[in-house]
Amino acid sequence: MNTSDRLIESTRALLWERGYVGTSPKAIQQRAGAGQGSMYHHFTGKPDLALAAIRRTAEEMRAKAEEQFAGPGTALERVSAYLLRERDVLKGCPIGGLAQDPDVVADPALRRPVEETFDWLRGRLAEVLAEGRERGELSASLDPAGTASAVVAVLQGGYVLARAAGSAEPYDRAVKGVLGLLAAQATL
Amino acid sequence: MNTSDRLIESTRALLWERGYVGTSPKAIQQRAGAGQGSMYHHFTGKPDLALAAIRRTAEEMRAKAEEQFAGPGTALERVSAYLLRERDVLKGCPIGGLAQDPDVVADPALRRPVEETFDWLRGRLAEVLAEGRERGELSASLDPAGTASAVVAVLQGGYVLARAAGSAEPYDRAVKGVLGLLAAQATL
DNA sequence: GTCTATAATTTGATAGAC
DNA sequence: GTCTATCAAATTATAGAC
Repeated sequence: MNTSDRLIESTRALLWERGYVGTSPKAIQQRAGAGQGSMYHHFTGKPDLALAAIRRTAEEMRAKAEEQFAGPGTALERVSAYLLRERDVLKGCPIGGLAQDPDVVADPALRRPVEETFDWLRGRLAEVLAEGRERGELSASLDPAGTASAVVAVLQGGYVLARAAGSAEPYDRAVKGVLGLLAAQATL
Repeated sequence: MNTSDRLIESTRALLWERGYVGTSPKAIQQRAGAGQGSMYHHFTGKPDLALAAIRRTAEEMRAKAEEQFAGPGTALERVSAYLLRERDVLKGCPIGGLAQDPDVVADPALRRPVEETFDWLRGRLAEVLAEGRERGELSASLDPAGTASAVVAVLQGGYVLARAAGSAEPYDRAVKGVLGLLAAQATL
Protein backbone atom coordinates (compact mmCIF):
# COMPACT_ATOMS: atom_id res chain seq x y z
CA MET A 1 0.00 0.00 0.00
CA ASN A 2 1.46 3.40 -1.00
CA THR A 3 1.44 6.54 1.13
CA SER A 4 -1.68 7.98 -0.49
CA ASP A 5 -3.61 4.77 0.20
CA ARG A 6 -2.34 4.59 3.75
CA LEU A 7 -3.50 8.16 4.34
CA ILE A 8 -6.96 7.36 2.97
CA GLU A 9 -7.27 4.19 5.05
CA SER A 10 -6.12 6.06 8.14
CA THR A 11 -8.72 8.75 7.48
CA ARG A 12 -11.47 6.16 6.94
CA ALA A 13 -10.74 4.56 10.29
CA LEU A 14 -10.62 7.88 12.13
CA LEU A 15 -13.78 9.24 10.50
CA TRP A 16 -15.55 6.12 11.70
CA GLU A 17 -14.14 6.30 15.23
CA ARG A 18 -14.03 10.04 15.85
CA GLY A 19 -16.12 11.73 13.15
CA TYR A 20 -14.92 14.54 10.90
CA VAL A 21 -14.82 17.27 13.55
CA GLY A 22 -12.99 14.93 15.93
CA THR A 23 -10.34 13.87 13.43
CA SER A 24 -7.14 15.93 13.21
CA PRO A 25 -4.61 15.90 10.34
CA LYS A 26 -1.96 15.04 12.90
CA ALA A 27 -3.82 11.90 13.99
CA ILE A 28 -4.28 10.89 10.34
CA GLN A 29 -0.57 11.27 9.67
CA GLN A 30 0.50 9.35 12.75
CA ARG A 31 -1.82 6.43 12.01
CA ALA A 32 -0.65 6.35 8.40
CA GLY A 33 2.99 6.61 9.40
CA ALA A 34 3.44 9.67 7.20
CA GLY A 35 4.74 13.16 7.82
CA GLN A 36 2.88 16.42 7.31
CA GLY A 37 4.64 17.19 4.06
CA SER A 38 3.56 13.85 2.69
CA MET A 39 -0.08 14.47 3.47
CA TYR A 40 -0.11 17.97 2.02
CA HIS A 41 1.66 16.70 -1.08
CA HIS A 42 -1.05 14.15 -1.91
CA PHE A 43 -4.07 16.11 -0.68
CA THR A 44 -4.92 19.80 -0.43
CA GLY A 45 -6.05 19.42 3.20
CA LYS A 46 -8.44 17.71 5.57
CA PRO A 47 -11.59 18.13 3.43
CA ASP A 48 -9.90 16.73 0.30
CA LEU A 49 -8.64 13.69 2.19
CA ALA A 50 -12.01 13.17 3.87
CA LEU A 51 -13.74 13.21 0.49
CA ALA A 52 -11.48 10.45 -0.82
CA ALA A 53 -12.07 8.44 2.36
CA ILE A 54 -15.86 8.88 2.31
CA ARG A 55 -16.08 7.87 -1.35
CA ARG A 56 -14.15 4.68 -0.71
CA THR A 57 -16.28 3.80 2.33
CA ALA A 58 -19.50 4.47 0.40
CA GLU A 59 -18.36 2.26 -2.47
CA GLU A 60 -17.51 -0.56 -0.07
CA MET A 61 -20.85 -0.24 1.71
CA ARG A 62 -22.85 -0.50 -1.49
CA ALA A 63 -20.92 -3.58 -2.59
CA LYS A 64 -21.58 -5.32 0.73
CA ALA A 65 -25.28 -4.44 0.66
CA GLU A 66 -25.66 -5.65 -2.90
CA GLU A 67 -24.35 -9.07 -1.80
CA GLN A 68 -27.50 -9.53 0.29
CA PHE A 69 -29.92 -7.92 -2.17
CA ALA A 70 -28.76 -10.02 -5.11
CA GLY A 71 -28.59 -13.18 -3.01
CA PRO A 72 -31.05 -16.12 -3.05
CA GLY A 73 -34.41 -16.31 -1.29
CA THR A 74 -37.65 -14.38 -1.13
CA ALA A 75 -37.72 -10.59 -0.86
CA LEU A 76 -38.35 -10.87 2.87
CA GLU A 77 -35.45 -13.28 3.31
CA ARG A 78 -33.08 -10.94 1.47
CA VAL A 79 -34.16 -7.91 3.51
CA SER A 80 -33.76 -10.00 6.67
CA ALA A 81 -30.31 -11.16 5.58
CA TYR A 82 -29.30 -7.55 5.02
CA LEU A 83 -30.55 -6.30 8.39
CA LEU A 84 -29.29 -9.31 10.34
CA ARG A 85 -25.89 -9.40 8.65
CA GLU A 86 -22.99 -9.20 11.09
CA ARG A 87 -22.26 -5.55 11.82
CA ASP A 88 -20.03 -3.55 14.12
CA VAL A 89 -23.19 -2.07 15.64
CA LEU A 90 -21.47 -0.26 18.51
CA LYS A 91 -19.12 1.55 16.14
CA GLY A 92 -22.11 3.01 14.34
CA CYS A 93 -22.66 3.26 10.60
CA PRO A 94 -19.49 4.55 8.87
CA ILE A 95 -21.68 6.56 6.48
CA GLY A 96 -24.70 7.39 8.65
CA GLY A 97 -22.52 8.73 11.43
CA LEU A 98 -21.20 11.40 9.08
CA ALA A 99 -24.71 12.79 8.66
CA GLN A 100 -24.56 13.95 12.26
CA ASP A 101 -21.29 15.82 11.73
CA PRO A 102 -21.94 19.57 11.30
CA ASP A 103 -18.92 20.19 9.06
CA VAL A 104 -19.81 17.30 6.75
CA VAL A 105 -23.42 18.41 6.35
CA ALA A 106 -22.30 22.01 5.78
CA ASP A 107 -19.96 21.06 2.92
CA PRO A 108 -21.95 19.98 -0.18
CA ALA A 109 -18.96 18.08 -1.57
CA LEU A 110 -18.69 15.95 1.58
CA ARG A 111 -22.43 15.52 2.03
CA ARG A 112 -23.12 14.37 -1.54
CA PRO A 113 -21.59 10.85 -1.33
CA VAL A 114 -23.46 10.31 1.95
CA GLU A 115 -26.75 11.37 0.38
CA GLU A 116 -26.14 9.28 -2.75
CA THR A 117 -25.41 6.18 -0.70
CA PHE A 118 -28.75 6.41 1.10
CA ASP A 119 -30.61 7.19 -2.12
CA TRP A 120 -29.14 4.10 -3.70
CA LEU A 121 -29.91 1.96 -0.65
CA ARG A 122 -33.52 3.09 -0.45
CA GLY A 123 -34.00 2.58 -4.19
CA ARG A 124 -32.45 -0.87 -4.16
CA LEU A 125 -34.54 -1.98 -1.18
CA ALA A 126 -37.67 -0.67 -2.90
CA GLU A 127 -36.82 -2.79 -5.96
CA VAL A 128 -36.43 -5.91 -3.84
CA LEU A 129 -39.76 -5.25 -2.10
CA ALA A 130 -41.53 -4.47 -5.38
CA GLU A 131 -40.19 -7.72 -6.81
CA GLY A 132 -41.55 -9.61 -3.80
CA ARG A 133 -44.94 -8.02 -4.32
CA GLU A 134 -45.01 -8.90 -8.02
CA ARG A 135 -44.07 -12.47 -7.22
CA GLY A 136 -47.00 -12.63 -4.82
CA GLU A 137 -44.76 -13.05 -1.76
CA LEU A 138 -45.92 -9.76 -0.26
CA SER A 139 -49.33 -8.14 0.09
CA ALA A 140 -50.48 -6.16 -2.96
CA SER A 141 -51.28 -3.28 -0.61
CA LEU A 142 -47.65 -2.90 0.51
CA ASP A 143 -45.95 0.35 -0.51
CA PRO A 144 -42.41 -0.62 -1.62
CA ALA A 145 -40.96 2.92 -1.60
CA GLY A 146 -42.34 3.95 1.79
CA THR A 147 -41.48 0.61 3.35
CA ALA A 148 -37.93 0.80 1.97
CA SER A 149 -37.51 4.23 3.58
CA ALA A 150 -38.72 2.85 6.89
CA VAL A 151 -36.35 -0.11 6.70
CA VAL A 152 -33.32 2.11 6.03
CA ALA A 153 -34.40 4.37 8.90
CA VAL A 154 -34.74 1.42 11.30
CA LEU A 155 -31.21 0.39 10.37
CA GLN A 156 -29.77 3.86 10.98
CA GLY A 157 -31.87 4.42 14.08
CA GLY A 158 -30.85 1.02 15.40
CA TYR A 159 -27.22 2.12 15.26
CA VAL A 160 -28.09 5.30 17.20
CA LEU A 161 -29.98 3.42 19.91
CA ALA A 162 -27.24 0.82 20.25
CA ARG A 163 -24.55 3.46 20.73
CA ALA A 164 -26.74 5.29 23.25
CA ALA A 165 -27.19 2.06 25.21
CA GLY A 166 -23.59 0.89 24.89
CA SER A 167 -25.04 -2.42 23.69
CA ALA A 168 -26.15 -4.03 20.43
CA GLU A 169 -29.46 -5.11 21.97
CA PRO A 170 -31.56 -2.08 20.93
CA TYR A 171 -30.43 -2.61 17.33
CA ASP A 172 -31.54 -6.24 17.43
CA ARG A 173 -34.89 -5.34 19.00
CA ALA A 174 -35.63 -2.63 16.42
CA VAL A 175 -34.72 -4.93 13.53
CA LYS A 176 -36.88 -7.74 14.91
CA GLY A 177 -39.71 -5.27 15.40
CA VAL A 178 -39.73 -4.09 11.79
CA LEU A 179 -39.25 -7.63 10.47
CA GLY A 180 -42.32 -8.60 12.51
CA LEU A 181 -44.35 -5.87 10.83
CA LEU A 182 -43.01 -6.96 7.44
CA ALA A 183 -43.81 -10.61 8.11
CA ALA A 184 -47.43 -9.58 8.59
CA GLN A 185 -47.32 -8.36 4.97
CA ALA A 186 -46.26 -11.76 3.67
CA THR A 187 -48.90 -13.73 1.81
CA LEU A 188 -49.59 -17.09 3.41
CA MET B 1 -31.89 34.27 33.62
CA ASN B 2 -28.71 34.07 35.72
CA THR B 3 -25.20 33.33 34.47
CA SER B 4 -25.39 29.64 35.31
CA ASP B 5 -28.62 29.28 33.35
CA ARG B 6 -27.26 31.25 30.42
CA LEU B 7 -24.22 28.96 30.33
CA ILE B 8 -26.43 25.87 30.33
CA GLU B 9 -28.68 27.24 27.58
CA SER B 10 -25.66 28.24 25.53
CA THR B 11 -24.25 24.73 25.92
CA ARG B 12 -27.59 23.14 24.96
CA ALA B 13 -27.72 25.13 21.73
CA LEU B 14 -24.10 24.38 20.85
CA LEU B 15 -24.37 20.66 21.63
CA TRP B 16 -27.32 20.51 19.26
CA GLU B 17 -25.59 22.49 16.50
CA ARG B 18 -22.00 21.29 16.82
CA GLY B 19 -22.00 18.19 19.01
CA TYR B 20 -19.85 17.68 22.09
CA VAL B 21 -16.51 17.32 20.30
CA GLY B 22 -17.28 20.38 18.16
CA THR B 23 -18.23 22.61 21.09
CA SER B 24 -15.48 24.62 22.79
CA PRO B 25 -15.68 26.29 26.21
CA LYS B 26 -14.80 29.56 24.48
CA ALA B 27 -17.83 29.32 22.19
CA ILE B 28 -20.05 28.50 25.17
CA GLN B 29 -18.81 31.54 27.06
CA GLN B 30 -19.20 33.91 24.13
CA ARG B 31 -22.75 32.77 23.41
CA ALA B 32 -23.64 33.09 27.08
CA GLY B 33 -21.98 36.47 27.38
CA ALA B 34 -19.82 35.23 30.24
CA GLY B 35 -16.09 35.18 30.88
CA GLN B 36 -13.92 32.16 31.51
CA GLY B 37 -13.75 32.76 35.22
CA SER B 38 -17.53 32.75 35.36
CA MET B 39 -17.82 29.43 33.64
CA TYR B 40 -15.18 27.74 35.77
CA HIS B 41 -16.78 29.16 38.91
CA HIS B 42 -20.16 27.52 38.21
CA PHE B 43 -18.92 24.32 36.57
CA THR B 44 -15.80 22.20 36.91
CA GLY B 45 -15.29 22.11 33.15
CA LYS B 46 -16.78 21.13 29.80
CA PRO B 47 -18.05 17.67 30.86
CA ASP B 48 -19.80 19.05 33.95
CA LEU B 49 -21.52 21.75 31.92
CA ALA B 50 -22.46 19.29 29.19
CA LEU B 51 -24.03 16.98 31.75
CA ALA B 52 -26.26 19.78 33.06
CA ALA B 53 -27.21 20.71 29.48
CA ILE B 54 -27.97 17.12 28.42
CA ARG B 55 -30.12 16.51 31.50
CA ARG B 56 -32.18 19.61 30.82
CA THR B 57 -32.65 18.69 27.16
CA ALA B 58 -33.64 15.12 28.05
CA GLU B 59 -36.18 16.36 30.56
CA GLU B 60 -37.72 18.72 28.00
CA MET B 61 -37.85 15.99 25.38
CA ARG B 62 -39.71 13.59 27.64
CA ALA B 63 -42.25 16.24 28.59
CA LYS B 64 -42.95 17.04 24.93
CA ALA B 65 -43.29 13.36 24.00
CA GLU B 66 -45.63 12.72 26.90
CA GLU B 67 -47.96 15.42 25.54
CA GLN B 68 -48.64 13.22 22.52
CA PHE B 69 -48.72 9.90 24.37
CA ALA B 70 -51.18 11.11 26.98
CA GLY B 71 -53.32 12.89 24.39
CA PRO B 72 -56.69 11.80 23.02
CA GLY B 73 -57.35 9.24 20.30
CA THR B 74 -56.53 5.62 19.53
CA ALA B 75 -53.05 4.19 20.08
CA LEU B 76 -52.31 4.55 16.39
CA GLU B 77 -53.45 8.17 16.39
CA ARG B 78 -51.23 9.01 19.34
CA VAL B 79 -48.17 7.34 17.79
CA SER B 80 -48.91 9.19 14.55
CA ALA B 81 -49.26 12.48 16.39
CA TYR B 82 -45.91 11.90 18.03
CA LEU B 83 -44.08 11.04 14.80
CA LEU B 84 -45.78 13.74 12.73
CA ARG B 85 -45.38 16.46 15.36
CA GLU B 86 -43.53 19.51 14.08
CA ARG B 87 -39.80 18.96 14.44
CA ASP B 88 -36.58 20.70 13.49
CA VAL B 89 -35.73 17.64 11.40
CA LEU B 90 -32.67 19.13 9.71
CA LYS B 91 -31.08 20.03 13.04
CA GLY B 92 -31.27 16.39 14.06
CA CYS B 93 -32.41 14.99 17.39
CA PRO B 94 -30.84 16.93 20.28
CA ILE B 95 -30.46 13.69 22.22
CA GLY B 96 -29.94 11.14 19.44
CA GLY B 97 -27.17 13.20 17.88
CA LEU B 98 -25.14 12.85 21.07
CA ALA B 99 -25.09 9.08 20.63
CA GLN B 100 -22.84 9.57 17.61
CA ASP B 101 -20.36 11.65 19.56
CA PRO B 102 -17.33 9.56 20.57
CA ASP B 103 -16.57 11.54 23.74
CA VAL B 104 -20.19 11.33 24.94
CA VAL B 105 -20.40 7.58 24.42
CA ALA B 106 -17.02 7.09 26.10
CA ASP B 107 -18.10 8.94 29.28
CA PRO B 108 -20.65 6.89 31.25
CA ALA B 109 -21.92 9.98 33.07
CA LEU B 110 -22.72 11.73 29.78
CA ARG B 111 -24.09 8.63 28.07
CA ARG B 112 -26.47 7.66 30.88
CA PRO B 113 -29.09 10.42 30.40
CA VAL B 114 -29.09 9.66 26.66
CA GLU B 115 -29.63 5.96 27.29
CA GLU B 116 -32.33 6.63 29.90
CA THR B 117 -34.24 8.90 27.55
CA PHE B 118 -34.46 6.22 24.88
CA ASP B 119 -35.34 3.55 27.43
CA TRP B 120 -38.19 5.69 28.69
CA LEU B 121 -39.36 6.49 25.14
CA ARG B 122 -39.37 2.86 24.07
CA GLY B 123 -41.16 1.80 27.24
CA ARG B 124 -43.79 4.51 26.96
CA LEU B 125 -44.47 3.71 23.30
CA ALA B 126 -44.78 0.02 24.16
CA GLU B 127 -47.40 0.92 26.80
CA VAL B 128 -49.41 2.92 24.28
CA LEU B 129 -49.28 0.06 21.76
CA ALA B 130 -50.16 -2.56 24.40
CA GLU B 131 -53.13 -0.42 25.43
CA GLY B 132 -54.27 -0.28 21.79
CA ARG B 133 -54.03 -4.03 21.54
CA GLU B 134 -56.00 -4.58 24.73
CA ARG B 135 -58.70 -2.21 23.52
CA GLY B 136 -58.94 -4.25 20.33
CA GLU B 137 -57.68 -1.40 18.14
CA LEU B 138 -54.59 -3.35 17.12
CA SER B 139 -54.06 -6.96 16.09
CA ALA B 140 -53.60 -9.41 18.95
CA SER B 141 -50.50 -10.70 17.16
CA LEU B 142 -48.71 -7.34 17.36
CA ASP B 143 -45.59 -7.28 19.57
CA PRO B 144 -45.74 -3.98 21.50
CA ALA B 145 -42.13 -4.04 22.73
CA GLY B 146 -40.55 -4.91 19.38
CA THR B 147 -42.79 -2.51 17.49
CA ALA B 148 -41.98 0.29 19.93
CA SER B 149 -38.26 -0.29 19.35
CA ALA B 150 -38.81 -0.13 15.61
CA VAL B 151 -40.81 3.09 15.87
CA VAL B 152 -38.11 4.83 17.95
CA ALA B 153 -35.49 3.62 15.46
CA VAL B 154 -37.48 4.97 12.50
CA LEU B 155 -37.64 8.33 14.24
CA GLN B 156 -33.89 8.44 14.90
CA GLY B 157 -33.01 7.02 11.50
CA GLY B 158 -35.35 9.51 9.86
CA TYR B 159 -33.31 12.33 11.38
CA VAL B 160 -30.10 10.79 10.03
CA LEU B 161 -31.49 10.38 6.51
CA ALA B 162 -32.89 13.91 6.50
CA ARG B 163 -29.55 15.43 7.49
CA ALA B 164 -27.77 13.33 4.88
CA ALA B 165 -30.18 14.59 2.22
CA GLY B 166 -30.24 18.19 3.41
CA SER B 167 -34.04 17.87 3.32
CA ALA B 168 -36.86 16.78 5.63
CA GLU B 169 -38.32 14.54 2.91
CA PRO B 170 -36.57 11.29 3.86
CA TYR B 171 -37.86 11.71 7.41
CA ASP B 172 -41.42 12.11 6.17
CA ARG B 173 -41.14 9.11 3.86
CA ALA B 174 -39.74 6.85 6.59
CA VAL B 175 -42.46 7.90 9.04
CA LYS B 176 -45.20 7.33 6.46
CA GLY B 177 -43.65 3.95 5.67
CA VAL B 178 -43.78 2.70 9.23
CA LEU B 179 -47.23 4.19 9.82
CA GLY B 180 -48.39 2.25 6.75
CA LEU B 181 -47.10 -0.98 8.24
CA LEU B 182 -48.75 -0.10 11.57
CA ALA B 183 -52.05 0.73 9.88
CA ALA B 184 -52.08 -2.82 8.53
CA GLN B 185 -52.10 -3.98 12.18
CA ALA B 186 -55.26 -2.03 12.94
CA THR B 187 -58.42 -4.05 13.39
CA LEU B 188 -61.14 -3.04 10.95
C1' DG C 1 7.86 12.52 -2.60
C1' DT C 2 9.20 12.92 2.05
C1' DC C 3 10.99 15.25 5.89
C1' DT C 4 11.64 18.86 9.59
C1' DA C 5 11.03 23.57 11.09
C1' DT C 6 7.97 27.29 11.89
C1' DA C 7 3.72 29.74 13.04
C1' DA C 8 -0.90 31.79 13.82
C1' DT C 9 -4.93 30.20 16.13
C1' DT C 10 -7.70 27.60 19.15
C1' DT C 11 -8.39 24.57 23.09
C1' DG C 12 -9.24 23.78 27.82
C1' DA C 13 -7.89 25.29 31.84
C1' DT C 14 -5.43 27.81 36.14
C1' DA C 15 -4.13 32.04 38.85
C1' DG C 16 -5.07 35.78 40.90
C1' DA C 17 -6.91 40.64 40.83
C1' DC C 18 -11.28 43.07 41.72
C1' DG D 1 -19.11 36.00 41.32
C1' DT D 2 -16.82 38.03 37.58
C1' DC D 3 -12.92 39.56 35.16
C1' DT D 4 -8.32 39.54 32.78
C1' DA D 5 -3.80 37.47 32.29
C1' DT D 6 -1.28 33.43 31.47
C1' DC D 7 -0.20 28.77 29.77
C1' DA D 8 0.87 24.16 27.66
C1' DA D 9 -0.84 21.49 24.15
C1' DA D 10 -3.27 20.73 19.85
C1' DT D 11 -4.89 22.35 15.35
C1' DT D 12 -4.17 23.26 10.53
C1' DA D 13 -1.50 24.54 7.89
C1' DT D 14 3.09 26.82 5.04
C1' DA D 15 8.15 26.89 3.83
C1' DG D 16 11.90 25.02 2.44
C1' DA D 17 15.65 21.47 2.94
C1' DC D 18 16.72 16.81 1.26
